[in-house]
Amino acid sequence: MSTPKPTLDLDDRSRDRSRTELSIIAAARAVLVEKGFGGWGVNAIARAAGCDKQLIYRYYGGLDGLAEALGAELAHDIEHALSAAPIPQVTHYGELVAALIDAQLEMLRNHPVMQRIIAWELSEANALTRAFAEARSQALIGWLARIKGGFTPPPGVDAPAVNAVLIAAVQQMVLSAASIGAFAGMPLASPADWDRLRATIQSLVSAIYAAPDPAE
Amino acid sequence: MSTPKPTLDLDDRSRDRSRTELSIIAAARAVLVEKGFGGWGVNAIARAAGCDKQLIYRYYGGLDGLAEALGAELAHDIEHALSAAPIPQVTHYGELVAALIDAQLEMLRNHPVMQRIIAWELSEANALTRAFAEARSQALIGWLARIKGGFTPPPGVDAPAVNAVLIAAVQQMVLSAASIGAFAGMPLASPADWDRLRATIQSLVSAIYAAPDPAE
DNA sequence: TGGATTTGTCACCGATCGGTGATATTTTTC
DNA sequence: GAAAAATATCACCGATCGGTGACAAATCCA
Repeated sequence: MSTPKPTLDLDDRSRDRSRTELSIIAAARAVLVEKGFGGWGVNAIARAAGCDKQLIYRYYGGLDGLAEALGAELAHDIEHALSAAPIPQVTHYGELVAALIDAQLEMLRNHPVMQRIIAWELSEANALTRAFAEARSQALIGWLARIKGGFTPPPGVDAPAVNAVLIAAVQQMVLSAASIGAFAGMPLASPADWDRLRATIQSLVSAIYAAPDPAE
Repeated sequence: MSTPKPTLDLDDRSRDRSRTELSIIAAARAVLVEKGFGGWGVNAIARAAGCDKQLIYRYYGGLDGLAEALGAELAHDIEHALSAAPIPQVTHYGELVAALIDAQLEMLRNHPVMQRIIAWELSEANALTRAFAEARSQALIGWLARIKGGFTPPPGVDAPAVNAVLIAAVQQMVLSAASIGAFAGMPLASPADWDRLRATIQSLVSAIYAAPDPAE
């Protein structure tokens, strides 16, 4: 009768909401990296966080709210990673663009969560991916606004379009490297492979932003 | 007792295996386009094909076999679409590359199934995506081998890497256009947007493949 | 005609999913 | 101390998933 209910309180750690929230966010990142966005759900995240999925609903209002919180963190990640990148002394617009694209390449290569999110954005458009896209776009815009060193692109060149094309190439290359390890017969695994890609982008930037005819 | 079982044979069409196989393949394409690869499963495909999912297992051996069959069809699609593209008279290597990249852009823009499959490849690597990637790679290689018009790239340029970068940019742009409608602030919706992208790629190709110094 | 084969349908299984209400346990507040 | 609030866990729901065995019906073949 007086059975004291053998509730095993061995693992009973202190109850700390902020601690749990941190573990949930960390689990959200881990699940996204390891299982991809197809496996990004309340069950898997709660399992990885070691707590009940109910807490995800209580603290974040469900997957959408969790995505929003994660998106805010990622925006911070981007700013941190990009601001830590060394922007060398540049003497003209082309060198600035080359440095920026290089920073993007390195940031994306070292950020598997971002890779997963970009792949997610390319696959489906819903409330979650829109939240991510918004955070990512804002971080990029803020970073770009903070950079511009007073250089102007040479006339006759659609610089925004050129830069977008080069960034797109970088993005696609990093994503292909992560999933396939190559792109269009170009291997993307060893450091030498990445050096080759960097050199190629560098040569494209130099070619397009070089003064087409110095005597003109 | 002699109830003749009111089995409603109103919709009872003729039984034709090849017809059913065609409808299954068509449903596989439709489901992939409309629901994305996350919803690409036996239940959804059978529902779209108007038959029982058991037939998918019987005729194709499951999702893997169906993916293989679809991959073979897609390889044929690629060859057909690319061979139908007009390759204009070119006088040097750069023009050839520009024409090839343009053909790739148009092919991918008009092929939503291919867009979904590329996004799939970028998201996860499994038996299905590997079958698709194999078929796609083979079709591309065969097409490229059938093109080469005797031109050689100018020395000092890593042509395979440059071409890979440009193709990667095209691929990323088309995928972003399909899901977001823009990339890095560059809209990708109206025909004028696509003309702008084409012109940008054209200028990049011209800049990188132009003889750097004709007097040298 | 009648049996064998092919073609198609149905019912069911276990697993997992997102989501929710009820309840237990700890911490705070008075 | 006891009441109140916050934190965490559990059990359960309906829906969907991939997959399979049993069965109905049409077609083929002798």
